[in-house]
Amino acid sequence: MSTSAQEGAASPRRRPTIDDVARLAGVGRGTVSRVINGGHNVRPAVRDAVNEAIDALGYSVNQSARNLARGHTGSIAFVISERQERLFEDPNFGLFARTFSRQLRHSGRHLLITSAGDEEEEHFLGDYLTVGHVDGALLALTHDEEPLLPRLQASKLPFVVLGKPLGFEKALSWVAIDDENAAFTVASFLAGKVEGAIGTVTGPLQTSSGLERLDGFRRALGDRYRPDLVATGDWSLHSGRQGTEMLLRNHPGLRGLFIASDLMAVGAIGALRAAGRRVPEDVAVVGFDDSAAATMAEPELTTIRNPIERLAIEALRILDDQIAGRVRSPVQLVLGSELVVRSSA
Amino acid sequence: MSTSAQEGAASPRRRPTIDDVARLAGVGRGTVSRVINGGHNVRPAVRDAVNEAIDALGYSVNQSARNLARGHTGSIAFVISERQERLFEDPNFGLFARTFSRQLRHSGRHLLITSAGDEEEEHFLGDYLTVGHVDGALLALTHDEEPLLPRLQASKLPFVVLGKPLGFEKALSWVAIDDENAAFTVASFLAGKVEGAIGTVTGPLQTSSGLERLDGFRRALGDRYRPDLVATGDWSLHSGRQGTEMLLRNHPGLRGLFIASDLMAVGAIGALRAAGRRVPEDVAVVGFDDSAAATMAEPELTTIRNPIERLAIEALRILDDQIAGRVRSPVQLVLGSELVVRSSA
DNA sequence: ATGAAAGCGCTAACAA
DNA sequence: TTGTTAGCGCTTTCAT
Repeated sequence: MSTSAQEGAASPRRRPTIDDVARLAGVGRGTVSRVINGGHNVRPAVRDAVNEAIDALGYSVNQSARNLARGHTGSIAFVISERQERLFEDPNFGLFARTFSRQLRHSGRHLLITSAGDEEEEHFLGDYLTVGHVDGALLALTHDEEPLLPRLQASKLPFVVLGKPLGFEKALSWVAIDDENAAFTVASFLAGKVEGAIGTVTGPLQTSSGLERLDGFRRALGDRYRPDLVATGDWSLHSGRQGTEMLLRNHPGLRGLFIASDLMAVGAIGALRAAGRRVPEDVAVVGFDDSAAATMAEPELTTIRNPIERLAIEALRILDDQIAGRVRSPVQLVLGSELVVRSSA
Repeated sequence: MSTSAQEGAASPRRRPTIDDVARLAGVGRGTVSRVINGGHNVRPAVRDAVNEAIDALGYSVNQSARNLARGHTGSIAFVISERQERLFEDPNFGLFARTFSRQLRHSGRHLLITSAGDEEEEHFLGDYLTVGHVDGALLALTHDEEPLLPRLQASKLPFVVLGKPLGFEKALSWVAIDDENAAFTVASFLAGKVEGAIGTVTGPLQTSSGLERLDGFRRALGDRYRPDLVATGDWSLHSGRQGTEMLLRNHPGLRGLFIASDLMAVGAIGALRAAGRRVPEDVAVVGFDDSAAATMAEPELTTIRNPIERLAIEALRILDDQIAGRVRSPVQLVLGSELVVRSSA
């Protein structure tokens, strides 16, 4: 390989270029380009010669040069704007990431996962995205205050938001589940199961999901809804435990619990058990998400299953429409979820 | 399609280039370049004029062009070669990612997280990495069979492995904790606490960590070590539960348990409780990792805390040495861990 | 089917 | 301090 030094052709330890290949194969530069891009309209014999030269030189394309010439990069960013700790905690992120990767691979593109832990990082990330590193972005946002959104909106980078972006519902493209309806469904199921008081531990109330799941719960309970049986959580297992402890303190006679996420539900069950309550005999519990936690819990959780993969696929489709310029105006899509009945309620 | 001809200044809908800025500001192209790269050696007045033109045009640099001209990209990849599900499960990944991001930001560089779920994706990822998208890579590997390693080794991409790469210990640069010693420490602590039989649920035995933690356990127990009190796990909560159930079936009189990860320890405690054992009164339990699970468990886990952040920082330092060409030969680094005593043992 | 040549937008060396 | 110029390595017409 590096023997090439001596030869009249290549230079010391420089990465071989398309010209080196062309020279070695005795063809023009354009022909090499054709070969590495599918090999169409190239005589088989010539193609083989070129490929030989490529192997001999250990040539691989310079992506920067290709990007520059083509005007795009073939990479899509999956942006997780998550405050610190919880970066890798949300079970849906993994599924989103996997689905995106798989879909993109079909078209020879790559997924880049990026995250922003704080304001400064978010700004830095904005630079990255708007400067042409990627052709488009998929955004998973988790807090309301989103400096990234206006920033990206001002840039011309195509992007789609995962989840309803509060305050930007009309202006941006996004895909989301119908949180309100799903919560209504599972809470109704719970209300039909138990007679007594039913409480809830919500998600963060500054998020669209947190808010709407509470709305759905309230609608399902109707006049059985009691504001004093609402505890606010933050999706974490810990907050599920704490919220439940509080509820239990205030209302020892509690009979049912709608917990806005499975992870929090695991915490809730822990609190229930510590307080000597049996699930579901004394207190019935339902969760939300059908994440891995749902089947690891004891008893297994009755919960809501979301169409994450379909959401991912649709988001990508919308993004590609934007990238290709097929659509100019924002597109929104809401998908329904399904009830999964197990043994916790 | 350079319709740019018409207007004296800007053109229809093309992204403005450095030339547009130069023209509008009435300076040379080089001056604009200087301004956007720190503004050194440029008269303040001129700098302001250029910045004004930049704002007026909404100019931002074309990263591909810059990469091509500079010969590097300013991006580092964090490669998580994780088989499917567990992608976002390992609590350390988040901390690694955050630490890398933060460190890189100090030097104006970006972290790209990429993952490979299966063989095909791993190959595809190899393309990505070796083709000049990034200046270097940090690899978190989780299985032994690693086609990526030889592939990257053959390319000239600088990279550092997180964790000891079995079979490549001498050939590659890597950083890792001293699993054997750490396991010895915590298992010794456990052995000093309880009198009776002590068992273990290990990690996967094809991984260096799984293996060495078992070695450390064995060394700590000495002749109290019993091969029939060893269950093999796979780091998952579920496997911790299963392994413990098995151990309990075979040896109801079990008094202590060394569980090779906190997450598995949570499963183990669940199994113990289901079997009517109290922790630590009946069975003392120690974990490993000091992850979030350690303090969420009831009782809180006595465990081992690993210097993840230092590991990350050192890995990056080694990588940068390689990128800069300051070192040519592989570098290895092993860091010690510390015992954290809580209430599970 | 193939070679030649014109960019893609930027950096950096070189003059001035 | 500043403008000019020569690449960076590839894709893509445009002839042939």
